Amino acid sequence: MLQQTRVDTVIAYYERFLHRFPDIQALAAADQEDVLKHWEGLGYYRRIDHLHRAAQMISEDDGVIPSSAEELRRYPGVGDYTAAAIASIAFNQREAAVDGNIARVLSRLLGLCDSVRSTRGLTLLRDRASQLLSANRPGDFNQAWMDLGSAICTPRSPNCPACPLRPWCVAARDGLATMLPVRMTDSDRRPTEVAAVAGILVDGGKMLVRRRPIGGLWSGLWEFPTLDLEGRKSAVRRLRRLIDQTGFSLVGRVRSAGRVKHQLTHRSLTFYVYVACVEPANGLVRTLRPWRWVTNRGWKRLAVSTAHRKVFDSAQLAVTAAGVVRVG
DNA sequence: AAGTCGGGGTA
DNA sequence: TACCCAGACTT
Repeated sequence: MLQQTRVDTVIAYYERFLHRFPDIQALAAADQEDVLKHWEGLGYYRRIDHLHRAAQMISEDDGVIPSSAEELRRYPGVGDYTAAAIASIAFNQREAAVDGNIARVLSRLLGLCDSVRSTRGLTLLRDRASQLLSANRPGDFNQAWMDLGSAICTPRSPNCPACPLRPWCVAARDGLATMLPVRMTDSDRRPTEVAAVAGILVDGGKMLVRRRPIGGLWSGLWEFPTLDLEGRKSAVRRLRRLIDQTGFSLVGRVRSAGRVKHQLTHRSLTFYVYVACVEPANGLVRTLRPWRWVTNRGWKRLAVSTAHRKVFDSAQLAVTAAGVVRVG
């Protein structure tokens, strides 16, 4: 959970997750969608699939979590940092765990010219961190450096006067603390604008949703049928075509239900939301599977991206008007 | 080595 | 707005 995610954000998820899945066996035996629902809103949804698979691997083995970084590293979702963090903190192994905080602290301490995201820079930092690592308390040592990074040696305005490492810090000595670490050139790329139509199709009081494939954006989450869009003009026409092509016929007219903006790291998304009542036409319904019809309450039980939560919230009134069953 | 994957906090 | 968060995986 902590990979690229702030501690404060994680805590509530962590508590709920461990209450529902108290040990490896419970997680391994759990249904994929049940597990995913407990990750909803955290982002980077591949992580939970990795964790789930790792739990199943361990459970099918002897059920014991390995204590060495080398063994831990073999599990899906466990990279160099996570393997070292688990080994040092949980099993007191001498492994330096270099996260984003420690990379920043060390790059300033050493006056590192390489980017902390480059292979060279990271290798250099890991070597240094290994040399500095405490022999007796590697876990506490790793965590102390992370805390130093998050509390004092912060990205924007480091509090150098309060820093216990100041006497040894190259960046503080040369007044470069705010200039380091050096940034990668591609980090200032603007996100691309993407427009899409989200169609909420209603039949018999239920809405049509489909599940996204494992891998890629919003891995395994449910959403309303969505179409990419260049300009807004063709939105309704494209949605009608989708309805036809999937074997439904439109009942009444397509109703606009607002516009939703959502920011991702690499994309700025705009959803134009429409609600339409449909009914099965003659022949087989060829919808983009896997799909499902859900009531209002059923929708709330699915694991859904924050973006499509917003889509639904935007369409609440129109959805109710279309006769979607409202329970609770 | 570069691209992709979320959502939110912060200055 | 821009940056970054207790990174990992694919191409």
